[in-house]
Amino acid sequence: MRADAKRNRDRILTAAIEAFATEGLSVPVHEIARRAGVGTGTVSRHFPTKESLYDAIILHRLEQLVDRARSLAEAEEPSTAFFEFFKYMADAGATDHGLADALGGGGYDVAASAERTGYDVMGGMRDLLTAAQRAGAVRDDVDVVDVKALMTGCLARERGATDAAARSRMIEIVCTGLRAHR
Amino acid sequence: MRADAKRNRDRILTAAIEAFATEGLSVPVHEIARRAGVGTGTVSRHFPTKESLYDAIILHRLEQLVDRARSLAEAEEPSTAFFEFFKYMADAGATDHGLADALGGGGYDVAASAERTGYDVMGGMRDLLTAAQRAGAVRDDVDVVDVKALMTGCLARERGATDAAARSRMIEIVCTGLRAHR
Amino acid sequence: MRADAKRNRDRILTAAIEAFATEGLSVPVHEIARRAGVGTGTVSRHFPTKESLYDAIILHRLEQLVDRARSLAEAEEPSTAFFEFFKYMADAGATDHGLADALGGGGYDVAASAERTGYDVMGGMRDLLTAAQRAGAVRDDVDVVDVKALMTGCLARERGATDAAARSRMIEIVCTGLRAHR
Amino acid sequence: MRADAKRNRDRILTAAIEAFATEGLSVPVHEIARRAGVGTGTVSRHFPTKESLYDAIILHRLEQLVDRARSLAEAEEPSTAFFEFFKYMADAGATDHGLADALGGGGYDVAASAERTGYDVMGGMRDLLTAAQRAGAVRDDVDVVDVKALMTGCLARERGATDAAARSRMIEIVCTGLRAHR
DNA sequence: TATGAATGAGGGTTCATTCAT
DNA sequence: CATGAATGAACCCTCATTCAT
Repeated sequence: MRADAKRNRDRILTAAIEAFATEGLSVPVHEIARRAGVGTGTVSRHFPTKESLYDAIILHRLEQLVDRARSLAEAEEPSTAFFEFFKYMADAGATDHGLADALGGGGYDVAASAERTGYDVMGGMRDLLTAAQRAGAVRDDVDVVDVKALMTGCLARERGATDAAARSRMIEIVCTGLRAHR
Repeated sequence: MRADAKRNRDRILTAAIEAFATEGLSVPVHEIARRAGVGTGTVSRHFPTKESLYDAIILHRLEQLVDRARSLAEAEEPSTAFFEFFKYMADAGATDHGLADALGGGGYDVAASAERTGYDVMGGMRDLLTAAQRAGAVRDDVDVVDVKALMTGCLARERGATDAAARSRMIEIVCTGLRAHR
Repeated sequence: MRADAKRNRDRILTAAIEAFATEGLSVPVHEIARRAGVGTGTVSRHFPTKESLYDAIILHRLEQLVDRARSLAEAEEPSTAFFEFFKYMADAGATDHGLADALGGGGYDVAASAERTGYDVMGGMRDLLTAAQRAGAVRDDVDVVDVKALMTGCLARERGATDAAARSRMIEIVCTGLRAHR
Repeated sequence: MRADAKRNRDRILTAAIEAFATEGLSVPVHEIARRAGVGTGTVSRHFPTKESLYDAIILHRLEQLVDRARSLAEAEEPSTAFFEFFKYMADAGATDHGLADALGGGGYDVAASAERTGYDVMGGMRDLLTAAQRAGAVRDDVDVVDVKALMTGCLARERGATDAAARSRMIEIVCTGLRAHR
C-alpha cells in the first residue's frame, strides 16, 4: 500500500472512531470524510460500505480483546481469567464508544462480524465463562448472552463521560452478582 | 378537544406504542399512521414532531412507573420497595421495546423528557434507592445512574426476544451485586 | 386518487415519456421530476423505483398493443392479422421512443415486464406469427425473436426523427422478406 | 512512442475490445484497466476520455469494414458486393458487442466518429448500395440509413448470445426484402 | 379537522477523470 | 511514463414535515 493511501486510511479510521464514538453508528459517511479531510469517494475506496468501515474500526479492538482472552486463559486460573477479562473488556469499551456500541449491540451485530473478521470475542468470552463455571467460580445458570448484557450495562454507565471510579463500582457490582453463592 | 380528535389521538398512541415496541425508534411516522388508520398529517397535527409523539408514548409508561414507585415507597419497606421497583421496571421494559430504548438511552434522553413531561422516573428511583441505602439494604456508594445503567443491561438481555427466565436471572444477578455486604 | 395527485401523476408520465424518448433510459429521475415540475420525492411516491416508472410508461402502450393483437386475431385472416400488427407496432414505436426502447431492448426487458404487468406483447405477436405460418403466409423457420429484432430495425430507422415514408418502406422491406416464397 | 508505451496501448485496446464486447459500453474504465493489467491512469494517458477509447476500438473494426467494402467493390459485381458486405458487417457485429452498439446506435454516433477517425463505413456502404441499385439488384427507393437500420435489426437478434443460424436467417430475410422486384 | 400528496434534504454508493507518488 | 489513490458530482431512494384539498 502506498504511503499516501496508508496515511489517508489512517486518517479515515481515526476520524471514524471519533465520529462513531461521538455521534453513534448513524453518523453519515460524508461527515467522517469531512473530519478526515478527504472526499467521500476516498472513504468508499478504502471501505466499500459503511459497515465495512465499522468492521475495520472495531477489528483493532476485537483483535486485542481476543488476544487478551487467550492469554488470560493460558496464564491465569479460570476464575481470575474470567473476571479479569470482564474488567479488561469494560475498560476497553469505556474509552472507545465505537467498541461499546458494538459490544452493546447498538445497531451492530458482533456475532456476524465475528464470522466476517474472524475475531470471535464472544466465543473467547464463552470459553472463559465455561471454565470459570466448571471451577465453581461463577453461577452455573449464566450464559454468555447474560454476560454480554451485563457488559452493556457497565458500558452504558459512562456513555459520554469517563468515570473510572464508577466503572470499577459497576464491575464490582456485576461481578459480585455473577459469583456463585456457596 | 372534539370527540373524533380524541379518538384519533388515542388510536395514534396505541399504534405508536406497538410500532415503537415492535420496530424500535426508527419506525417511520408513515407506518404509525398506517397502523392507526389515519393520515400522516393527522399524526403531525397531534404530535408536531416524531419526538413529541415518542414523549407522549413513554409518558404513559413513565406515569405508570412513577405511580408504582410512589405506591411501593408508601406500602413497603425501603429494601423491598427498591428491589421490587427495579424488577417492575425491568419487566415493563422487557415487553416494551420503546420504553427499553428510552430507559436504555437508545437515542432518547429520559432526563430531558422528565423536564418536558413532568414524570421524573429517575427521581422516583433515586428516592427509593436512597431510602434503601439508609436502611442498609443497598451499597452506599451506588448512585441512580449506576442503577439506570444496570437496568440497561437487564433490558439489553432480551432485546428482540422475550425470555422471562433470563430476565429473572439477570435481575437476580444485578440485585445480588447491589446488596450491601454484611 | 385525488385530483392533484392524478394531475401530478399525469405530468410525471408525460415528462417521463418525453425524457426517456429524448435522453434514453439513462435519464436521471431528477431530470424527469424537473421537467414535470415536481420534487423528486413525488416521482418516487408515484413510482417507487425508476423501473416501475418505466413500466408504467410502456404499460399504456403495451395494453394498446395487446388489445390490437387480440382484435386483429379475431377479425382478420391470419396473414393480414400478422402483417397489420407488425405495421401497427412499428407505427406505435415510431411515435413513442420510450416504447421503441422497450421493444428494441434498450436496457429494458419486455419479457420480464410482461410478467409484472400482465401485458404480454410478445406472446400476442407469437400467436399471430404462428397462425400466419400455419396459413402459409410467413416463412416457417422464423420465430418471434426474429420478428422482434426486425421490429427493432424498423424502429431504429427513425430514431430521433419522424419519417412516415421511410417507415412504410422499412415495413415493406421486412415484410417482403418474411413472406414465404411460393 | 516508446516500446513499453506501445505495448500498454495495445494491451488496453485488446482488453477494451473484449470488455466492451462482453459488457457493452457501460463497462467501467477501471475494469478495462484491470483486464489490461495497467493502472487507470495509464488508460487515461493513452485515451483521455472513455469515448476516445471507444473511438479507437471501433477504429480497428471500422478500418476492416472500410477495407472490405473497398475490396468487394473492386473484385465483385455490384450486387454480390453489396450483399456480401451486408453479410460481412452483420457477422462482424455479431461477434463484437461493441461494434454492434456502434453500428446499432447504442449511445454512439458512427457518423460523428467517421469524421473524427476518417473511416467512413457508412460512406463505403453507400457506394456499394448505389452501385447495386444502378445494377438493378436493390430497390431504388432504399437509402443507406435504411440499410443501417436493417443491420441494427440483424445485430439485435443475437444480442448477448451467438446463433449463427439465426443470423443467416435474418440476413436472408432482410436481403430478400431489399432486392428489387422485377 | 382530516387527509395524504408534495417536498427536498440527506442517505450510501459508483465511477470518469485528475494528479501526487 | 506508469501507477492507483483521490476526487466529488451524480445516481436512486427514504422519510419527517408541510400544506393544498
